[in-house]
Amino acid sequence: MHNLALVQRELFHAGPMSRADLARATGLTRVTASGLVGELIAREVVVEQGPRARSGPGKPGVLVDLDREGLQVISLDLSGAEAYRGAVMDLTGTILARLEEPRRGRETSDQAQATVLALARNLLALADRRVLGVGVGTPGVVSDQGVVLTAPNIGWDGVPLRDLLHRELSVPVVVRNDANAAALAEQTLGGGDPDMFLVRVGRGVGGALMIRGELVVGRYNAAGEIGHVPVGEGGGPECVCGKRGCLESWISVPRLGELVQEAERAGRPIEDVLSGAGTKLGILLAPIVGALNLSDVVVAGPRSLLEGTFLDAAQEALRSRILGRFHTQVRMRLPADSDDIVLRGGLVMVLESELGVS
Amino acid sequence: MHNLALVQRELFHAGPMSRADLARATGLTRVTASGLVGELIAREVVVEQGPRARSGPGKPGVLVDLDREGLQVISLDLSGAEAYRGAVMDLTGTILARLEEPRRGRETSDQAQATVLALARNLLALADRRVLGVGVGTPGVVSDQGVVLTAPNIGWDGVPLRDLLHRELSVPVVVRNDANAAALAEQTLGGGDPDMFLVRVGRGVGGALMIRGELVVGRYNAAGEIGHVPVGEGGGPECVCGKRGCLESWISVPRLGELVQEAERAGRPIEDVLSGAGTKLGILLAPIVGALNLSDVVVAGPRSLLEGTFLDAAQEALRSRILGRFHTQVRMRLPADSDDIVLRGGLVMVLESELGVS
DNA sequence: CATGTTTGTAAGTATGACTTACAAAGCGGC
DNA sequence: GCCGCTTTGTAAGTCATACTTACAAACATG
Repeated sequence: MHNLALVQRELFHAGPMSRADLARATGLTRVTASGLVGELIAREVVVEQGPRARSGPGKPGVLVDLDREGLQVISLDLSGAEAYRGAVMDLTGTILARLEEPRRGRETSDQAQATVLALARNLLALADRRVLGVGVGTPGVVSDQGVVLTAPNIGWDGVPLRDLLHRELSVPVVVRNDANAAALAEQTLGGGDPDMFLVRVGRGVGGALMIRGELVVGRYNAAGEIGHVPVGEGGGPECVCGKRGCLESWISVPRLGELVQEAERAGRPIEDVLSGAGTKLGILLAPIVGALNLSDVVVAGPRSLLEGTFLDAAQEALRSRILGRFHTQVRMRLPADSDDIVLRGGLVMVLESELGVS
Repeated sequence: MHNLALVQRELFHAGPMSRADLARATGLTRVTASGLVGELIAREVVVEQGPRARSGPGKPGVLVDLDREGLQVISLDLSGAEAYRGAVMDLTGTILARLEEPRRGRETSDQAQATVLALARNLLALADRRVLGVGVGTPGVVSDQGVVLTAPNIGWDGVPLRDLLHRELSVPVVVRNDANAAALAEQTLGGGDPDMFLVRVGRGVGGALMIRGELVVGRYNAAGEIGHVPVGEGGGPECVCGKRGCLESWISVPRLGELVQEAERAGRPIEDVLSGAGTKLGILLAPIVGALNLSDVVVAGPRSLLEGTFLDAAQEALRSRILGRFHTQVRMRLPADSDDIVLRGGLVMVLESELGVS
């Protein structure tokens, strides 16, 4: 069981190879690897791709690989302000179909659940291959049982979303916080460092932390929630949460929009605004990056706002606070591929839970 | 192999029990548990303690337990300013013998190594039972291979301490940073939360982080090193590292001593000083505790300085910055047992590496 | 075309845990 | 005091998984 996952993981990351290659890569014997591949072929997860182009001496091997185009995954991103979005994807990450369900203002919790369920159902109907599972990235705090403990934006409070969808759809379902989904996507598909912090800048500000390739969930499933931690010693604009100077009150997209508009009206350079906001992010991140000795910080959000001035200022503020006697280096960057990062995270979630790929 | 460690872990934490109890506690069958116990008895790690006082119906079981007093561990604490300290301990954590080697001012790296080796040798000679291994807590940054990458206080730079001691002493050796050792002690012997941050306030300020019961080491083995992260937006006293307002420049023991003396001379209340310093710590910890969603923060250091005002102020500053929409609670506290916390950490390190106990 | 290399699988072995079965040792009710 | 019931610890056999050994098939090279 454990070694089946090992083989799947190796295939996922290294691509098509022969059974003998697989044995060398995993450290198993050729016999064992061959047996495991047989089992996976029987499960219709792995397929043979014909003989390898002959290269050296010896019998050419038969390439095997995950059935990347013969298996599909449904992915949902519930973090959008205007709509719930979803897609049918194959294991390559290619989006084969998209659907959206607009969010009606002032939906009840039950209405939102029904809308999400309908979206998932419609996507499932669009899938034309075997569906491995459904991966959902939602705003809010999610338990490891897939219960949305609290999601103010959607009006959810203790909604057992995973069990609900699983009961209605009869396929495996994984539910996680949207920032966690994004971090998984960046880690597994984007080649992030095994130790990584990802900041998601949107209507709100959230984050996700990966250590040694695994998500950190925290004591109350709220790890990564840095939006409402005040920057520095205090002071600053009042935040919706009642405190002053929370990170979110400095760098959320709506807030940055306001500040940019103000600057434009007053004829001041926009760079000053973006640079100031980036600095706030760097200040807040410094203790985290220092305490965890991180080397990779990803900032996911609107590229037009974040790329350049904002990110440079954040990185400068962070580095100047971290640099010290330890040969520590840290880079701040945008995601390798920021399009549909939460949807791709949903794919990774299913791969992780169904195939043990991570 | 894996289940042997499982049995040892269960015995360590739950104490003497019968083979049948062990089976129920571990989820293994009685047959398997019995076989594993037999193996451990053959290895002279576990001993029978005679029949249990008859309680209910049925044949009374025979109690088995780790041979807590028949196995010993050597522990070294190299973090002292005036001396290297060491002890012979049994598995209960009882200190059976102590030794110290004074630090001569301006030792060379080689001299320090020789002193530490001699200390370990002398302790080993004092042990009168089988020695499981040597656990060393040292200041500085330590690789997972037991190489002290950099320890300015001792003048070490890339010293392969583990291999050195292992070669000379012929017993298993584990080397870790002193704060990490303290965190392991608190976690395993003091009943800390599986997610925990420990701050060590001494001549310098260090820290250690445990997530899901495991130490976080970070990308460059420097996780926990928060002493030289500036508090807040900057400003404050100049630090030895060249930056301004580093945590260490606010709350190190020497610095607190200075501040207290100043206050006494000026006739100001000492509480103000301690409260201000505690607040700095709370401010720095807020992003860390928020991002990791921690619920347990331990502050290890001189009780007379930290207990009361300092800790209360730190906790107040931390809580006021963290509190939010998530049902998150966090407590700051002193260690359950602050005496010899690094030495007890050395014991845990050996237990972890030799018996898989954690 | 003989030789050496590499692949994939068949057959047997070793390990570790599981299920089933049973003797030994206690308690309680009669 | 004895019979039935419960619990403990172990013996014997089964099952799953990976390993070692051995071999036929397919290819490159001289």
